[in-house]
Amino acid sequence: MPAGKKRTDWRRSPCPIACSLDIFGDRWTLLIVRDLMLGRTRFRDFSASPEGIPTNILADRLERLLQHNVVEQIPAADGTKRLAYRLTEKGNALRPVLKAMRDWGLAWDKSTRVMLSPKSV
Amino acid sequence: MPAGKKRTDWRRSPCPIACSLDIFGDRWTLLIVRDLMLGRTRFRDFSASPEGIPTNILADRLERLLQHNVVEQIPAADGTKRLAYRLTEKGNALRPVLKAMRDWGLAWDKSTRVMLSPKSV
DNA sequence: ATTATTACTTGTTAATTGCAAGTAAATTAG
DNA sequence: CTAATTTACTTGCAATTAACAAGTAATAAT
Repeated sequence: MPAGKKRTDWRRSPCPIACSLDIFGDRWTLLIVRDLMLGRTRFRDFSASPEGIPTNILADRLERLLQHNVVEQIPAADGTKRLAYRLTEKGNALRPVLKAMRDWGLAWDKSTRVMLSPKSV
Repeated sequence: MPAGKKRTDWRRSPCPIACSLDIFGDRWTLLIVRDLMLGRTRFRDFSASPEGIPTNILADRLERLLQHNVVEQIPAADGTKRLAYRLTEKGNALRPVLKAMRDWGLAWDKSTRVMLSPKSV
């Protein structure tokens, strides 16, 4: 199977948690969503995040998020012909998930800290 | 590196979300946590869940959850010498994360449905 | 026109996953 | 008590996925 073309037409169970995990159950996807919530919009922005996501994984995850209508492409804000990404309504609805995870991390891992900008996750 | 002994002494960033994902950022771990929240306590219970987690993955994830103090072992309730698992306070604190994920799944994937028991996630 | 940046893709190696089978200890059946 | 069964894993292995490095085509800047 070609890279980034993982099948999404099959589910392990009707459980909403299991189905959610089939979309973003990995170590990278929600970091991209986090970045989008922080106002980052472009490939290079996600690539520049401190966790250092490999570019092939980033491309793969963006494709998956597009296919699941969690993100969409828009013209870049700088007037160039390049594209940017933004969260759809479905993607924005992940905010409580990210918030709960952030709260849990902050509460139970004292070495973590928020390093967040305006739109606060 | 031996199975189940993934290094946990290093973090990608101080972000609480990234650190949370280093613990449960995969397709299976939160399903075990879900099962624990539903009152399931033993290896065979997790193994019997509809998603069908492979036993080697299950053993690996339980070990990881133990090391991160998300779950702990207790004597089995049936009086035998076998062990069971239960969530620690830290593990129980994941309830809002699971709830947010369940709500999101239910809201945006119409083919999902809750199939939950008493303690409702 | 030349150089640099962007947004990826490709190749290669390392690690992880999933399936099947195996195992040792504990429990149950006879 | 002995034998069969169940439990809670472990092991082997093929297949998938991840990580790192390098490459590339299309803009964009100088």
